[in-house]
Amino acid sequence: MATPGTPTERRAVGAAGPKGEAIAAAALRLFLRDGYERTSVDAIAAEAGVSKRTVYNRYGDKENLFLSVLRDTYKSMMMTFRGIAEKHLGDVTDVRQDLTAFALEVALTMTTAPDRIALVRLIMSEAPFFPGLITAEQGAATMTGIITACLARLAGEGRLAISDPAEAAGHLVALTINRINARTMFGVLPVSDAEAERIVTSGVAAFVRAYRPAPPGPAA
Amino acid sequence: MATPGTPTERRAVGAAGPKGEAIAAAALRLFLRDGYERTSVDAIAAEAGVSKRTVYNRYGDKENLFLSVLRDTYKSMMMTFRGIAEKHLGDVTDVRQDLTAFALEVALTMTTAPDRIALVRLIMSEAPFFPGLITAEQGAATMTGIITACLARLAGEGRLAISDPAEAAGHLVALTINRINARTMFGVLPVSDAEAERIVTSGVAAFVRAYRPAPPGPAA
DNA sequence: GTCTATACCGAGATAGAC
DNA sequence: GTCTATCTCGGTATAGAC
Repeated sequence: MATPGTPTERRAVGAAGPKGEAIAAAALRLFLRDGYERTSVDAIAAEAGVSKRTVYNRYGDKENLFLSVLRDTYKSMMMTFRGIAEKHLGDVTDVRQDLTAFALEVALTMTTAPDRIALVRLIMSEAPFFPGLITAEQGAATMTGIITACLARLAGEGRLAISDPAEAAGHLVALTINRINARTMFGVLPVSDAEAERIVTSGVAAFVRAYRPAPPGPAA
Repeated sequence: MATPGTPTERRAVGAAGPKGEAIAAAALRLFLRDGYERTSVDAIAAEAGVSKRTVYNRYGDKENLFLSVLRDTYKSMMMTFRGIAEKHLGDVTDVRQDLTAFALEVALTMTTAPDRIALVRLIMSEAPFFPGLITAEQGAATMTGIITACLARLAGEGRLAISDPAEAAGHLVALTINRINARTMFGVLPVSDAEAERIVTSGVAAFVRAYRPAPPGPAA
Protein backbone atom coordinates (compact mmCIF):
# COMPACT_ATOMS: atom_id res chain seq x y z
CA MET A 1 0.00 0.00 0.00
CA ALA A 2 2.87 2.35 -0.72
CA THR A 3 2.45 5.73 -2.41
CA PRO A 4 -1.33 5.88 -2.40
CA GLY A 5 -2.87 8.05 -5.05
CA THR A 6 -0.10 7.59 -7.57
CA PRO A 7 -1.11 6.40 -11.04
CA THR A 8 0.35 2.98 -10.39
CA GLU A 9 -2.04 2.37 -7.57
CA ARG A 10 -5.33 2.05 -9.42
CA ARG A 11 -4.42 -0.79 -11.71
CA ALA A 12 -6.51 -3.45 -10.10
CA VAL A 13 -6.69 -5.40 -13.31
CA GLY A 14 -6.56 -4.64 -16.99
CA ALA A 15 -4.72 -2.16 -19.11
CA ALA A 16 -3.84 0.55 -16.62
CA GLY A 17 -0.19 1.56 -16.56
CA PRO A 18 2.25 1.63 -19.44
CA LYS A 19 2.88 -2.10 -19.27
CA GLY A 20 -0.80 -2.88 -19.37
CA GLU A 21 -1.28 -0.68 -22.40
CA ALA A 22 1.67 -2.20 -24.18
CA ILE A 23 0.15 -5.60 -23.62
CA ALA A 24 -3.22 -4.46 -24.87
CA ALA A 25 -1.71 -2.89 -27.96
CA ALA A 26 0.35 -5.96 -28.76
CA ALA A 27 -2.58 -8.27 -28.16
CA LEU A 28 -4.80 -6.19 -30.40
CA ARG A 29 -2.27 -6.17 -33.21
CA LEU A 30 -1.75 -9.91 -33.12
CA PHE A 31 -5.39 -10.82 -32.64
CA LEU A 32 -6.37 -8.65 -35.58
CA ARG A 33 -3.66 -10.13 -37.75
CA ASP A 34 -3.84 -13.80 -36.78
CA GLY A 35 -7.15 -14.33 -35.05
CA TYR A 36 -7.77 -15.76 -31.62
CA GLU A 37 -6.65 -19.35 -31.93
CA ARG A 38 -3.56 -18.62 -33.97
CA THR A 39 -2.28 -16.05 -31.50
CA SER A 40 -0.28 -17.37 -28.57
CA VAL A 41 0.20 -15.64 -25.26
CA ASP A 42 3.92 -16.12 -25.72
CA ALA A 43 3.78 -14.09 -28.91
CA ILE A 44 1.79 -11.36 -27.23
CA ALA A 45 4.27 -11.12 -24.39
CA ALA A 46 7.17 -10.97 -26.82
CA GLU A 47 5.44 -8.35 -28.96
CA ALA A 48 4.74 -6.24 -25.91
CA GLY A 49 8.29 -6.62 -24.65
CA VAL A 50 6.98 -8.06 -21.43
CA SER A 51 7.28 -11.30 -19.56
CA LYS A 52 4.51 -13.80 -20.03
CA ARG A 53 3.91 -13.80 -16.33
CA THR A 54 3.06 -10.10 -16.46
CA VAL A 55 0.40 -10.79 -19.03
CA TYR A 56 -1.23 -13.31 -16.73
CA ASN A 57 -0.88 -11.05 -13.73
CA ARG A 58 -2.72 -8.26 -15.52
CA TYR A 59 -5.36 -10.08 -17.48
CA GLY A 60 -5.86 -13.42 -15.82
CA ASP A 61 -6.08 -15.51 -18.93
CA LYS A 62 -6.09 -15.31 -22.68
CA GLU A 63 -9.84 -15.19 -23.07
CA ASN A 64 -10.19 -12.28 -20.69
CA LEU A 65 -7.43 -10.39 -22.45
CA PHE A 66 -9.13 -10.98 -25.76
CA LEU A 67 -12.53 -9.82 -24.60
CA SER A 68 -11.13 -6.80 -22.82
CA VAL A 69 -9.08 -5.65 -25.76
CA LEU A 70 -11.81 -6.24 -28.30
CA ARG A 71 -14.49 -4.48 -26.30
CA ASP A 72 -12.30 -1.42 -25.78
CA THR A 73 -11.40 -1.24 -29.44
CA TYR A 74 -14.95 -1.69 -30.52
CA LYS A 75 -16.11 1.03 -28.19
CA SER A 76 -13.52 3.42 -29.54
CA MET A 77 -14.57 2.58 -33.08
CA MET A 78 -18.14 3.43 -32.20
CA MET A 79 -17.01 6.72 -30.71
CA THR A 80 -15.25 7.56 -33.95
CA PHE A 81 -18.34 6.80 -35.95
CA ARG A 82 -20.49 8.83 -33.63
CA GLY A 83 -18.22 11.79 -34.18
CA ILE A 84 -18.43 11.47 -37.94
CA ALA A 85 -22.20 11.20 -37.79
CA GLU A 86 -22.61 14.27 -35.63
CA LYS A 87 -20.29 16.24 -37.83
CA HIS A 88 -22.22 15.57 -41.02
CA LEU A 89 -25.75 14.98 -39.79
CA GLY A 90 -25.90 17.67 -37.15
CA ASP A 91 -27.66 20.04 -39.45
CA VAL A 92 -28.40 18.94 -42.97
CA THR A 93 -28.59 21.53 -45.70
CA ASP A 94 -28.50 19.46 -48.89
CA VAL A 95 -29.87 16.01 -48.17
CA ARG A 96 -28.13 14.03 -50.88
CA GLN A 97 -24.87 15.88 -50.50
CA ASP A 98 -24.65 15.66 -46.73
CA LEU A 99 -25.67 12.03 -46.57
CA THR A 100 -23.06 11.24 -49.20
CA ALA A 101 -20.35 13.09 -47.34
CA PHE A 102 -21.27 11.28 -44.15
CA ALA A 103 -21.34 7.79 -45.64
CA LEU A 104 -18.21 8.47 -47.62
CA GLU A 105 -16.21 9.50 -44.60
CA VAL A 106 -17.38 6.43 -42.73
CA ALA A 107 -16.54 4.23 -45.67
CA LEU A 108 -13.12 5.71 -46.20
CA THR A 109 -12.34 5.47 -42.51
CA MET A 110 -13.04 1.76 -42.73
CA THR A 111 -11.42 1.22 -46.08
CA THR A 112 -8.30 3.18 -45.34
CA ALA A 113 -7.70 1.51 -42.01
CA PRO A 114 -7.26 -2.24 -42.43
CA ASP A 115 -7.62 -2.47 -38.66
CA ARG A 116 -11.32 -1.74 -38.94
CA ILE A 117 -11.88 -4.49 -41.45
CA ALA A 118 -9.88 -6.90 -39.37
CA LEU A 119 -11.82 -5.91 -36.28
CA VAL A 120 -15.18 -6.50 -37.87
CA ARG A 121 -13.98 -9.76 -39.33
CA LEU A 122 -12.61 -10.90 -36.00
CA ILE A 123 -15.81 -10.09 -34.16
CA MET A 124 -17.83 -12.00 -36.74
CA SER A 125 -15.44 -14.93 -36.61
CA GLU A 126 -15.39 -15.31 -32.87
CA ALA A 127 -18.98 -14.34 -32.13
CA PRO A 128 -20.15 -17.97 -31.94
CA PHE A 129 -17.40 -18.91 -29.50
CA PHE A 130 -17.64 -15.90 -27.22
CA PRO A 131 -21.32 -15.26 -26.64
CA GLY A 132 -21.80 -11.74 -25.45
CA LEU A 133 -18.61 -10.52 -27.11
CA ILE A 134 -20.60 -7.58 -28.35
CA THR A 135 -23.76 -6.82 -26.48
CA ALA A 136 -25.80 -8.34 -29.27
CA GLU A 137 -26.71 -5.96 -32.06
CA GLN A 138 -25.58 -3.14 -29.85
CA GLY A 139 -23.17 -2.33 -32.62
CA ALA A 140 -25.63 -1.90 -35.43
CA ALA A 141 -28.02 -0.25 -33.01
CA THR A 142 -25.53 2.48 -32.21
CA MET A 143 -24.93 3.29 -35.85
CA THR A 144 -28.47 3.08 -37.11
CA GLY A 145 -29.78 4.77 -33.99
CA ILE A 146 -28.00 7.98 -34.83
CA ILE A 147 -29.00 7.80 -38.46
CA THR A 148 -32.57 7.01 -37.51
CA ALA A 149 -32.82 10.18 -35.47
CA CYS A 150 -31.50 12.25 -38.34
CA LEU A 151 -33.84 10.69 -40.88
CA ALA A 152 -36.80 11.16 -38.58
CA ARG A 153 -35.94 14.84 -38.38
CA LEU A 154 -35.69 15.12 -42.16
CA ALA A 155 -38.99 13.30 -42.50
CA GLY A 156 -40.61 15.70 -40.06
CA GLU A 157 -39.40 18.61 -42.14
CA GLY A 158 -40.91 17.03 -45.24
CA ARG A 159 -37.56 16.66 -46.92
CA LEU A 160 -37.81 12.90 -47.18
CA ALA A 161 -40.87 10.66 -47.43
CA ILE A 162 -40.14 8.22 -44.64
CA SER A 163 -42.77 6.39 -42.66
CA ASP A 164 -40.40 4.11 -40.72
CA PRO A 165 -37.15 5.96 -39.96
CA ALA A 166 -35.43 2.94 -38.45
CA GLU A 167 -36.11 0.87 -41.53
CA ALA A 168 -34.95 3.69 -43.77
CA ALA A 169 -31.75 3.98 -41.75
CA GLY A 170 -31.20 0.27 -42.28
CA HIS A 171 -31.62 0.81 -46.01
CA LEU A 172 -29.17 3.68 -46.09
CA VAL A 173 -26.54 1.71 -44.23
CA ALA A 174 -27.15 -1.33 -46.42
CA LEU A 175 -26.76 0.67 -49.62
CA THR A 176 -23.49 2.28 -48.60
CA ILE A 177 -21.44 1.08 -45.64
CA ASN A 178 -22.57 -2.50 -45.62
CA ARG A 179 -22.03 -2.86 -49.32
CA ILE A 180 -18.40 -1.92 -48.95
CA ASN A 181 -18.08 -4.11 -45.92
CA ALA A 182 -19.45 -7.09 -47.79
CA ARG A 183 -17.00 -6.48 -50.59
CA THR A 184 -14.01 -6.41 -48.29
CA MET A 185 -15.11 -9.34 -46.18
CA PHE A 186 -15.12 -12.08 -48.76
CA GLY A 187 -11.93 -11.62 -50.63
CA VAL A 188 -8.93 -9.93 -49.16
CA LEU A 189 -8.55 -7.48 -52.00
CA PRO A 190 -9.06 -4.01 -50.57
CA VAL A 191 -11.61 -1.68 -52.07
CA SER A 192 -9.98 1.38 -53.56
CA ASP A 193 -11.02 4.83 -52.44
CA ALA A 194 -12.39 5.55 -55.89
CA GLU A 195 -14.48 2.39 -55.80
CA ALA A 196 -15.74 3.24 -52.32
CA GLU A 197 -16.73 6.69 -53.51
CA ARG A 198 -18.57 5.25 -56.46
CA ILE A 199 -20.48 2.81 -54.29
CA VAL A 200 -21.43 5.41 -51.72
CA THR A 201 -22.48 8.00 -54.27
CA SER A 202 -24.64 5.56 -56.16
CA GLY A 203 -26.07 4.13 -52.95
CA VAL A 204 -27.11 7.48 -51.55
CA ALA A 205 -28.57 8.44 -54.91
CA ALA A 206 -30.72 5.32 -54.91
CA PHE A 207 -31.71 5.99 -51.32
CA VAL A 208 -32.78 9.53 -52.06
CA ARG A 209 -34.76 8.35 -55.08
CA ALA A 210 -36.53 5.74 -52.98
CA TYR A 211 -37.44 8.22 -50.26
CA ARG A 212 -37.91 11.48 -52.13
CA PRO A 213 -41.06 13.30 -51.20
CA ALA A 214 -43.85 13.49 -53.75
CA PRO A 215 -43.68 16.66 -55.82
CA PRO A 216 -46.13 19.34 -54.67
CA GLY A 217 -47.99 19.37 -57.97
CA PRO A 218 -47.83 18.24 -61.58
CA ALA A 219 -45.34 20.24 -63.59
CA ALA A 220 -44.26 20.10 -67.24
CA MET B 1 -5.50 -53.92 -56.98
CA ALA B 2 -8.36 -56.35 -56.40
CA THR B 3 -11.71 -56.09 -58.15
CA PRO B 4 -10.70 -53.63 -60.82
CA GLY B 5 -13.50 -51.57 -62.24
CA THR B 6 -15.47 -51.45 -59.04
CA PRO B 7 -16.44 -48.05 -57.72
CA THR B 8 -13.70 -48.22 -55.13
CA GLU B 9 -11.05 -48.15 -57.78
CA ARG B 10 -11.33 -44.60 -59.07
CA ARG B 11 -10.58 -42.83 -55.83
CA ALA B 12 -7.38 -41.09 -56.79
CA VAL B 13 -7.84 -38.41 -54.18
CA GLY B 14 -10.69 -36.57 -52.59
CA ALA B 15 -14.20 -37.54 -51.75
CA ALA B 16 -14.86 -40.35 -54.19
CA GLY B 17 -16.28 -43.50 -52.62
CA PRO B 18 -18.52 -43.83 -49.60
CA LYS B 19 -15.65 -43.43 -47.16
CA GLY B 20 -14.52 -40.26 -48.85
CA GLU B 21 -17.98 -38.78 -48.71
CA ALA B 22 -18.40 -39.72 -45.08
CA ILE B 23 -15.16 -37.92 -44.34
CA ALA B 24 -16.22 -34.89 -46.31
CA ALA B 25 -19.59 -34.76 -44.58
CA ALA B 26 -18.04 -35.10 -41.13
CA ALA B 27 -15.39 -32.53 -41.88
CA LEU B 28 -17.96 -30.07 -43.16
CA ARG B 29 -20.12 -30.47 -40.10
CA LEU B 30 -17.26 -29.94 -37.68
CA PHE B 31 -15.63 -27.12 -39.60
CA LEU B 32 -18.93 -25.28 -39.79
CA ARG B 33 -19.57 -25.78 -36.11
CA ASP B 34 -16.10 -25.18 -34.66
CA GLY B 35 -14.06 -23.42 -37.31
CA TYR B 36 -10.77 -24.51 -38.79
CA GLU B 37 -8.36 -24.25 -35.88
CA ARG B 38 -10.70 -25.69 -33.30
CA THR B 39 -11.43 -28.77 -35.38
CA SER B 40 -9.00 -31.67 -35.08
CA VAL B 41 -8.43 -34.39 -37.61
CA ASP B 42 -9.04 -36.89 -34.83
CA ALA B 43 -12.51 -35.53 -34.33
CA ILE B 44 -13.22 -35.66 -38.06
CA ALA B 45 -12.10 -39.26 -38.29
CA ALA B 46 -14.21 -40.22 -35.30
CA GLU B 47 -17.23 -38.38 -36.63
CA ALA B 48 -16.84 -40.11 -40.00
CA GLY B 49 -16.36 -43.49 -38.38
CA VAL B 50 -13.03 -44.08 -40.11
CA SER B 51 -9.46 -44.27 -39.04
CA LYS B 52 -7.39 -41.18 -39.02
CA ARG B 53 -5.04 -42.82 -41.45
CA THR B 54 -7.85 -43.04 -43.98
CA VAL B 55 -8.38 -39.32 -43.73
CA TYR B 56 -4.74 -38.62 -44.49
CA ASN B 57 -4.68 -41.17 -47.30
CA ARG B 58 -7.59 -39.51 -49.01
CA TYR B 59 -6.93 -35.85 -48.46
CA GLY B 60 -3.26 -35.50 -47.76
CA ASP B 61 -3.51 -33.01 -44.93
CA LYS B 62 -5.96 -30.97 -42.97
CA GLU B 63 -5.65 -27.86 -45.08
CA ASN B 64 -6.38 -29.69 -48.30
CA LEU B 65 -9.39 -31.38 -46.75
CA PHE B 66 -10.66 -28.02 -45.58
CA LEU B 67 -10.25 -26.34 -48.94
CA SER B 68 -11.75 -29.26 -50.84
CA VAL B 69 -14.79 -29.51 -48.63
CA LEU B 70 -15.42 -25.79 -48.51
CA ARG B 71 -15.12 -25.31 -52.24
CA ASP B 72 -17.51 -28.13 -52.97
CA THR B 73 -20.03 -26.85 -50.48
CA TYR B 74 -19.76 -23.34 -51.76
CA LYS B 75 -20.24 -24.50 -55.31
CA SER B 76 -23.33 -26.42 -54.35
CA MET B 77 -24.69 -23.40 -52.51
CA MET B 78 -24.24 -21.33 -55.64
CA MET B 79 -26.06 -23.96 -57.67
CA THR B 80 -28.97 -23.79 -55.25
CA PHE B 81 -29.12 -20.04 -55.55
CA ARG B 82 -28.91 -20.22 -59.30
CA GLY B 83 -31.91 -22.53 -59.29
CA ILE B 84 -33.93 -20.17 -57.13
CA ALA B 85 -33.03 -17.23 -59.33
CA GLU B 86 -34.03 -18.97 -62.52
CA LYS B 87 -37.29 -20.12 -61.00
CA HIS B 88 -38.39 -16.64 -60.00
CA LEU B 89 -36.64 -14.43 -62.49
CA GLY B 90 -37.07 -16.54 -65.61
CA ASP B 91 -40.05 -14.53 -66.69
CA VAL B 92 -41.21 -11.69 -64.53
CA THR B 93 -44.86 -10.73 -64.59
CA ASP B 94 -45.19 -8.43 -61.58
CA VAL B 95 -41.85 -6.79 -60.86
CA ARG B 96 -42.25 -6.08 -57.19
CA GLN B 97 -43.97 -9.34 -56.46
CA ASP B 98 -41.55 -11.57 -58.31
CA LEU B 99 -38.46 -9.85 -56.96
CA THR B 100 -39.88 -10.17 -53.47
CA ALA B 101 -40.62 -13.85 -53.91
CA PHE B 102 -37.11 -14.42 -55.23
CA ALA B 103 -35.31 -12.56 -52.49
CA LEU B 104 -37.55 -14.06 -49.86
CA GLU B 105 -36.83 -17.61 -50.91
CA VAL B 106 -33.12 -16.90 -50.94
CA ALA B 107 -33.33 -15.28 -47.54
CA LEU B 108 -35.34 -18.07 -46.00
CA THR B 109 -33.03 -20.67 -47.46
CA MET B 110 -30.20 -18.95 -45.66
CA THR B 111 -32.07 -18.18 -42.51
CA THR B 112 -33.67 -21.56 -42.12
CA ALA B 113 -30.45 -23.46 -42.69
CA PRO B 114 -27.86 -22.51 -40.09
CA ASP B 115 -25.34 -24.28 -42.31
CA ARG B 116 -25.47 -21.44 -44.78
CA ILE B 117 -24.76 -18.82 -42.16
CA ALA B 118 -21.95 -20.89 -40.76
CA LEU B 119 -20.52 -21.39 -44.24
CA VAL B 120 -20.47 -17.71 -45.02
CA ARG B 121 -19.02 -16.95 -41.63
CA LEU B 122 -16.35 -19.58 -42.04
CA ILE B 123 -15.32 -18.34 -45.45
CA MET B 124 -15.06 -14.80 -44.13
CA SER B 125 -13.11 -15.92 -41.10
CA GLU B 126 -10.55 -17.99 -42.96
CA ALA B 127 -10.25 -15.88 -46.09
CA PRO B 128 -7.11 -14.09 -44.85
CA PHE B 129 -5.39 -17.34 -44.01
CA PHE B 130 -6.28 -19.24 -47.13
CA PRO B 131 -5.78 -16.88 -50.04
CA GLY B 132 -7.73 -18.09 -53.00
CA LEU B 133 -10.22 -19.96 -50.86
CA ILE B 134 -12.93 -18.53 -53.00
CA THR B 135 -11.89 -17.31 -56.40
CA ALA B 136 -12.09 -13.74 -55.19
CA GLU B 137 -15.51 -12.14 -55.46
CA GLN B 138 -16.51 -15.00 -57.72
CA GLY B 139 -19.24 -15.62 -55.21
CA ALA B 140 -20.89 -12.25 -55.36
CA ALA B 141 -20.28 -12.20 -59.08
CA THR B 142 -22.30 -15.35 -59.58
CA MET B 143 -25.26 -14.02 -57.64
CA THR B 144 -25.30 -10.50 -58.94
CA GLY B 145 -24.51 -11.69 -62.45
CA ILE B 146 -27.80 -13.51 -62.70
CA ILE B 147 -29.71 -10.65 -61.15
CA THR B 148 -27.95 -8.18 -63.41
CA ALA B 149 -29.15 -10.01 -66.50
CA CYS B 150 -32.70 -10.01 -65.24
CA LEU B 151 -32.65 -6.33 -64.36
CA ALA B 152 -31.16 -5.44 -67.72
CA ARG B 153 -34.03 -7.24 -69.39
CA LEU B 154 -36.57 -5.40 -67.27
CA ALA B 155 -34.85 -2.13 -68.06
CA GLY B 156 -34.97 -2.90 -71.75
CA GLU B 157 -38.68 -3.50 -71.49
CA GLY B 158 -39.11 -0.15 -69.80
CA ARG B 159 -40.36 -1.69 -66.61
CA LEU B 160 -37.55 -0.32 -64.49
CA ALA B 161 -35.48 2.83 -64.95
CA ILE B 162 -32.00 1.37 -64.70
CA SER B 163 -28.95 2.82 -66.36
CA ASP B 164 -26.39 0.52 -64.72
CA PRO B 165 -27.88 -2.96 -64.21
CA ALA B 166 -24.90 -4.30 -62.33
CA GLU B 167 -25.05 -1.46 -59.84
CA ALA B 168 -28.78 -1.90 -59.46
CA ALA B 169 -28.28 -5.60 -58.82
CA GLY B 170 -25.82 -4.69 -56.10
CA HIS B 171 -28.43 -2.43 -54.56
CA LEU B 172 -31.11 -5.08 -54.66
CA VAL B 173 -28.87 -7.62 -52.98
CA ALA B 174 -27.74 -5.07 -50.42
CA LEU B 175 -31.30 -4.14 -49.52
CA THR B 176 -32.46 -7.70 -49.02
CA ILE B 177 -30.06 -10.61 -48.75
CA ASN B 178 -27.07 -8.75 -47.43
CA ARG B 179 -29.13 -6.99 -44.83
CA ILE B 180 -30.22 -10.28 -43.35
CA ASN B 181 -26.71 -11.61 -43.62
CA ALA B 182 -25.33 -8.66 -41.72
CA ARG B 183 -27.92 -9.16 -39.02
CA THR B 184 -27.01 -12.80 -38.52
CA MET B 185 -23.27 -12.29 -38.70
CA PHE B 186 -22.71 -10.06 -35.72
CA GLY B 187 -24.72 -11.63 -33.02
CA VAL B 188 -25.66 -15.26 -33.00
CA LEU B 189 -29.33 -14.65 -32.56
CA PRO B 190 -31.10 -16.05 -35.59
CA VAL B 191 -33.41 -13.88 -37.62
CA SER B 192 -36.96 -15.15 -37.52
CA ASP B 193 -38.79 -15.93 -40.73
CA ALA B 194 -41.22 -13.12 -40.03
CA GLU B 195 -38.37 -10.68 -39.57
CA ALA B 196 -36.73 -11.88 -42.77
CA GLU B 197 -39.97 -11.40 -44.65
CA ARG B 198 -40.35 -7.91 -43.28
CA ILE B 199 -36.81 -6.97 -44.30
CA VAL B 200 -37.13 -8.41 -47.77
CA THR B 201 -40.52 -6.87 -48.44
CA SER B 202 -39.42 -3.46 -47.33
CA GLY B 203 -36.13 -3.75 -49.18
CA VAL B 204 -37.71 -4.67 -52.49
CA ALA B 205 -40.27 -1.92 -52.03
CA ALA B 206 -37.50 0.63 -51.59
CA PHE B 207 -35.66 -0.80 -54.58
CA VAL B 208 -38.70 -0.54 -56.80
CA ARG B 209 -39.29 3.03 -55.66
CA ALA B 210 -35.70 3.94 -56.43
CA TYR B 211 -35.84 2.43 -59.90
CA ARG B 212 -39.43 2.94 -60.96
CA PRO B 213 -39.79 4.34 -64.45
CA ALA B 214 -41.06 7.88 -64.84
CA PRO B 215 -44.81 7.98 -65.36
CA PRO B 216 -45.79 8.45 -69.01
CA GLY B 217 -47.52 11.74 -68.37
CA PRO B 218 -48.88 14.01 -65.66
CA ALA B 219 -52.03 12.60 -64.13
CA ALA B 220 -54.35 13.93 -61.42
C1' DG C 1 7.24 -5.81 -4.39
C1' DT C 2 6.92 -6.03 -9.08
C1' DC C 3 8.98 -7.41 -13.54
C1' DT C 4 12.07 -10.77 -16.26
C1' DA C 5 13.64 -15.01 -17.62
C1' DT C 6 13.20 -19.65 -17.99
C1' DA C 7 12.02 -24.01 -17.09
C1' DC C 8 8.25 -26.83 -16.60
C1' DC C 9 3.57 -29.32 -16.85
C1' DG C 10 -0.33 -31.57 -18.97
C1' DA C 11 -3.20 -31.53 -22.76
C1' DG C 12 -3.95 -31.92 -27.39
C1' DA C 13 -2.45 -31.12 -32.08
C1' DT C 14 -0.54 -32.95 -36.86
C1' DA C 15 1.48 -36.40 -39.09
C1' DG C 16 3.43 -40.72 -39.79
C1' DA C 17 4.77 -45.72 -38.41
C1' DC C 18 3.62 -49.86 -37.55
C1' DG D 1 -6.85 -49.40 -36.22
C1' DT D 2 -3.43 -48.37 -32.68
C1' DC D 3 0.52 -46.51 -31.34
C1' DT D 4 4.22 -43.14 -31.24
C1' DA D 5 7.12 -39.08 -32.34
C1' DT D 6 7.28 -34.28 -32.12
C1' DC D 7 5.51 -29.90 -31.54
C1' DT D 8 2.90 -26.07 -29.60
C1' DC D 9 -0.15 -24.20 -26.47
C1' DG D 10 -2.12 -22.26 -21.97
C1' DG D 11 -0.84 -21.77 -17.62
C1' DT D 12 2.25 -22.26 -13.45
C1' DA D 13 6.36 -22.30 -10.71
C1' DT D 14 10.90 -20.94 -9.63
C1' DA D 15 14.55 -18.44 -9.87
C1' DG D 16 16.86 -13.80 -9.78
C1' DA D 17 17.02 -8.36 -10.89
C1' DC D 18 15.64 -3.37 -10.07
